[in-house]
Amino acid sequence: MLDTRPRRRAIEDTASELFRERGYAATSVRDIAKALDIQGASLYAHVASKEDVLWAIVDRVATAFEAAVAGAEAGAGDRDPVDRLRAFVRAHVHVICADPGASSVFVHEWRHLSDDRRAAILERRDAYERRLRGRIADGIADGVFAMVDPALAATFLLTALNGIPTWYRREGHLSPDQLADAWADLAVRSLTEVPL
Amino acid sequence: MLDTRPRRRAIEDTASELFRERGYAATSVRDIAKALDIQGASLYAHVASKEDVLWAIVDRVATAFEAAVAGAEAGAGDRDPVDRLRAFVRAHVHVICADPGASSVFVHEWRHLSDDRRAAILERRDAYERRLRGRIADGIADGVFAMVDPALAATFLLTALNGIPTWYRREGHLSPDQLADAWADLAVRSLTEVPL
DNA sequence: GGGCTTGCCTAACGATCGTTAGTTGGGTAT
DNA sequence: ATACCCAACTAACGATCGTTAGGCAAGCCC
Repeated sequence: MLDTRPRRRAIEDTASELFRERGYAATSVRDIAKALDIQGASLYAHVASKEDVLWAIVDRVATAFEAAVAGAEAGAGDRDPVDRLRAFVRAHVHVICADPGASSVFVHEWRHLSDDRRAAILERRDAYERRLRGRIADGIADGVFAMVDPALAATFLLTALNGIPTWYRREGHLSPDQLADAWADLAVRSLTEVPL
Repeated sequence: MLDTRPRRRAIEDTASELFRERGYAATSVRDIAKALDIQGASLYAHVASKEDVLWAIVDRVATAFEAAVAGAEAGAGDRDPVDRLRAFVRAHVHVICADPGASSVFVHEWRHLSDDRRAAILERRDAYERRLRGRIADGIADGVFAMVDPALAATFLLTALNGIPTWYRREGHLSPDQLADAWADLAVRSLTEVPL
């Protein structure tokens, strides 16, 4: 079967998988090229630099996260805080499952970006975290969530979410929907006070 | 003030911090040496190889985790499942907080170990995860935890725990005890069924 | 005081790194 | 048929990698 992806995208996908397995610094340009059955130098007909490939991956995943939760909030914005948090978590998990390799790179390899790009990504991550913090604060104000520090709880949930790409495999027996449901259940319960 | 640590341990501590910040592959032997104000080649009077330093760190942290939860289980073994899970989580968090740099290396850099060492570490991680799974299964059998898949729940908790060293800083305003309490609360609640 | 150990030094090794330059062959458009 | 472009090639660059070899000065043991 013939690969209809633009060459540039095939390079990014191959690089994602290698960056996830070995890390950005431990993956050479020649490694990426070899996986595509071409010479290392031939890559430079398609990309400006190794860091450019990293940036393309990180930027694409960041945009996917932003779009996914924006869509989730648009779809559940009028519902109660529990449903809105569930929608947030489910959207996040589905982005990860759609491309675990790229998501892993987004989570772990952004420190190898240039200063400007790293700063830009950190700012977008912060905005994302603030958004989640808002959903948690809503639930607390509403009385359905326990009195936790929203910042700490958001860190807990993001930590539990961001770790997924390090172990999730698409070939496994766990479907994206099952995983999204399970994580949403665990997330909501972790914030829900259990009465005595 | 004079550094009373054996030179070898000072090297490992410095390497831990650099490995955490930049990753193992992106940290050169000369980087480690420069942080200690000596020449790169001088390190080899104290260590056999770069990978040896990585192994020393990873092995030490693995042992610390094993010892900590063994101690926790010895201290709470006769209590109810909720207390035992709390003790497990708290012990884990305290090991991380005692040395976040080394813990981060343990979590993220083990793939750069040689084949034998990597296999050995993965086996110890598996045993650790099975232990946690047992605590969860106990609580389910006891009726205090919701009917979740123990394997999936253990993965959730370990994901939430293993992500801590990537953001926790000892200089921050969050004490190890506060963090351990918060994570134990969130962990227990995430497994506790909320009645309708 | 002679010998040993410790802790560092300088110099250099072969390998590999990211990247540039110049070229070639096959497909497409004119 | 001619001109062009695209995707790949080979060859090489300077830098940096982990590591080895050999030496030198200070402190301790007998």
